[in-house]
Amino acid sequence: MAKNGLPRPTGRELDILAVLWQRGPSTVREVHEALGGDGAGGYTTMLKLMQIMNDKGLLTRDESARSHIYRTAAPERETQSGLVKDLCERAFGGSAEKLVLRALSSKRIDRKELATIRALIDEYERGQQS
Amino acid sequence: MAKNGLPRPTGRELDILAVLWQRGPSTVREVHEALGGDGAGGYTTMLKLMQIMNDKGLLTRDESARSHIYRTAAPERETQSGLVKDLCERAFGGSAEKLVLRALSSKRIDRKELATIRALIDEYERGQQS
DNA sequence: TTGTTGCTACGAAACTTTTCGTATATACTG
DNA sequence: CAGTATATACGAAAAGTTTCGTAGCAACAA
Repeated sequence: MAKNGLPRPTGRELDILAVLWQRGPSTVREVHEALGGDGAGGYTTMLKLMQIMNDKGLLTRDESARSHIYRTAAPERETQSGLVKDLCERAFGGSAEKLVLRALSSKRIDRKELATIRALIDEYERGQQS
Repeated sequence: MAKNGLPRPTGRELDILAVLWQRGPSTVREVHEALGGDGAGGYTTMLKLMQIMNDKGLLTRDESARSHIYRTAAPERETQSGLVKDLCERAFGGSAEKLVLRALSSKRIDRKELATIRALIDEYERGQQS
């Protein structure tokens, strides 16, 4: 099981990843707009950040057009799992249970979501009859 | 509902908070040892960090003895909730459901933990009949 | 007293992350 | 073609985080 050598995204980098997850492959300008234009930093700031992410391997880009098109290098799921695992280790002593507990109580969750989560747990219980 | 003005702890600061959560009020030396002695940075590094956290309001300290005794300024639960909420906003578009889903699948969770989580959900469903 | 140990305080170096200014190139408009 | 708008690239400043060296002070043993 080859673990993924990609570094964890920094704060600003995560903002950019979030935009790409939502919009799909995008240009720097599109990401910049999506983050609120100049309110969230100048255009060249965004450009630089995305270039750095490209260097780090967090993003890839298609340079065939004049405006390069960036996309995430790793699937959303994978990056999110990494982040959750990190937080779990560092702030919850490795206990996913405690983390879930906090997640459930830190935000109002509607019935539909609860049902989804419950279904997931059912699936999990069936999935690992240890 | 006065929101807590405390800043989010940085990476290293979180390490220290984790020790204090586990050990309770401690001296710098105790925290230093708990983090693996010099393996995790020199003693004065730890001291400086905890002084900064004290300045920021993340920790308070009792200076009556020669070795100051530090304790967390906010309850563990509160800080953890803040961190989870942050991650939820930034990496999951605000959906706690998705976060929980990732937490459940990113780590193996045993039956007992699942039962606890399920019980929590039951409680939640009762708790907010909206 | 004198030396040793262990503590805090403080300043600054070392690193990381974020931000921006400027140079340069390419397309488009008139 | 000249002028404008929009790209990328790049260097470096600015800001934030982490690390360490050194100084000074208090406790204590010889």
